Amino acid sequence: MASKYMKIYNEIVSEIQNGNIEPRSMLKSESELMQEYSVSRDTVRKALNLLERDGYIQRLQGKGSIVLDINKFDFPVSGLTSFKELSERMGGRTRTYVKELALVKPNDFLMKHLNVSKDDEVWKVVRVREIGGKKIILDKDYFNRKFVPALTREICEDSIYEYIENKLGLKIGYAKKVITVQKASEEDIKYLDFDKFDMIVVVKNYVYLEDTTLFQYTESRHRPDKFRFVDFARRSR
Amino acid sequence: MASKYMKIYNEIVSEIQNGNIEPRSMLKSESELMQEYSVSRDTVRKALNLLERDGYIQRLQGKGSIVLDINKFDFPVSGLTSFKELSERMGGRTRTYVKELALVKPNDFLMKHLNVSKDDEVWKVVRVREIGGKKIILDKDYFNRKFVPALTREICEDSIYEYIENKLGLKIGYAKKVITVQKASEEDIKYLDFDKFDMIVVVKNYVYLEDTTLFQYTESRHRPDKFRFVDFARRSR
DNA sequence: GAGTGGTCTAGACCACAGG
DNA sequence: CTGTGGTCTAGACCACTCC
Repeated sequence: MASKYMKIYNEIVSEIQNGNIEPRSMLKSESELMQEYSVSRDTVRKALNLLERDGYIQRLQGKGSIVLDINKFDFPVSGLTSFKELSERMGGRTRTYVKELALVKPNDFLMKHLNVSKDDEVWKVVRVREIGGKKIILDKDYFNRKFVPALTREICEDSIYEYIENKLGLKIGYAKKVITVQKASEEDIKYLDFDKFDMIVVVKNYVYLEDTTLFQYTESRHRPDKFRFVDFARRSR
Repeated sequence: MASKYMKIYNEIVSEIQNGNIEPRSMLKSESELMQEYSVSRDTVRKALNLLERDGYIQRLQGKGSIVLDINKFDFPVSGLTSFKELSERMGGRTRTYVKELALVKPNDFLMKHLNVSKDDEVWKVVRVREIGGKKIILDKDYFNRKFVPALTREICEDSIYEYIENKLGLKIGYAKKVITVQKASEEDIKYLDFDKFDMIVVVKNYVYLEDTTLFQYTESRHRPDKFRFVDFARRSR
């Protein structure tokens, strides 16, 4: 988990993020990095591949690697970053209100989206996220109780992800997000500061463990004027 | 460009897409693939890494690689896929109307988003996309004339990307998308079949060449009820 | 123990950029 | 020509899963 190439990756990422490495400048060459970290070329290249995949650098044959100039608040783009990590990056001014926390029997909706049977029990968590004094996001989370035996209000107010990954030791593998725009529901209007909008941005999030079992379904409902999603894409060659 | 590992990658992708490889089944092991393609283990692993990155498989230490069960219409998710590629995947029933095609002097908006100076010239292309008989997307493209000397209506009705990559030989490196929701403009209402909506989903797309120069700025404006964006994300460990 | 994937190494040859 | 990154190889050792 702390492999050599991940150390190199992490060091370079933080150097880029805190400005020690200038955007648009040339990164050290592979051979320089080999010496600096006393590793083989392949190990350096593994780190550089990750940096390229994540949009930190662009590699140019015959030249070297350019550090890309990316708005640091847009990073990590389109990742699995949780609201807590996000709000820390935004410099606080965020609050979470737990509106609902209960074990429920799955209805058709849940059986379809969370892939559970009638006999399972499901945690339902409804939370309102406040940013800059405005209630802007309504998060509805569903977990299969098989994986998360206990949940408390305190955990939900802090970070469910942290609890799941660090305390329960579950390993998140990947997630699929689907973004759509819908008519706002009565629940949206009841819980959020809504002013004049009648539509809502819905981010459906299917989270899978490393063994590919579907583990969580979340609907994150955003006030449209405050919604912003950044994606970084590479041409796969 | 046709490296061994890309061949392996492409073959496995198409086998997954056309159903020759069952979702949720085990992929061949690395050593089997080494023999099948007569390559070294590293070459196999390069292909498998790409497959994992793109969400086709999940690799499990000590077990093997599972083929993920993904809706084939959601793929490639969050890529650089052009409207033409997309419409081919949707099975036709799409049309493109070129509403505007002109060389313009950059205004402040363009100088900011396309990173050009007052003396450059910029191609402006406005196109309406029709799907299933409804005009749903308004695409506004801007290219620096330095890179694209000539453009015709025919090219715009077909695929600008194809022209750029195949005819001009420019190499797209990466792109950054920003998705927001705004009040619909008069232009949106004029060009699109709008019914009852007053908001529009705006996808800003910044396209960069391999040498990291910003080359194109596009605003893709979608009718909210028809908008859908899928993203696949991995926990970077 | 046998088989799987994960990391790391050392060396080779190629393609490309720039003086 | 030198230095850069891109591909490919062969071999080693480790961690994990399953029987």
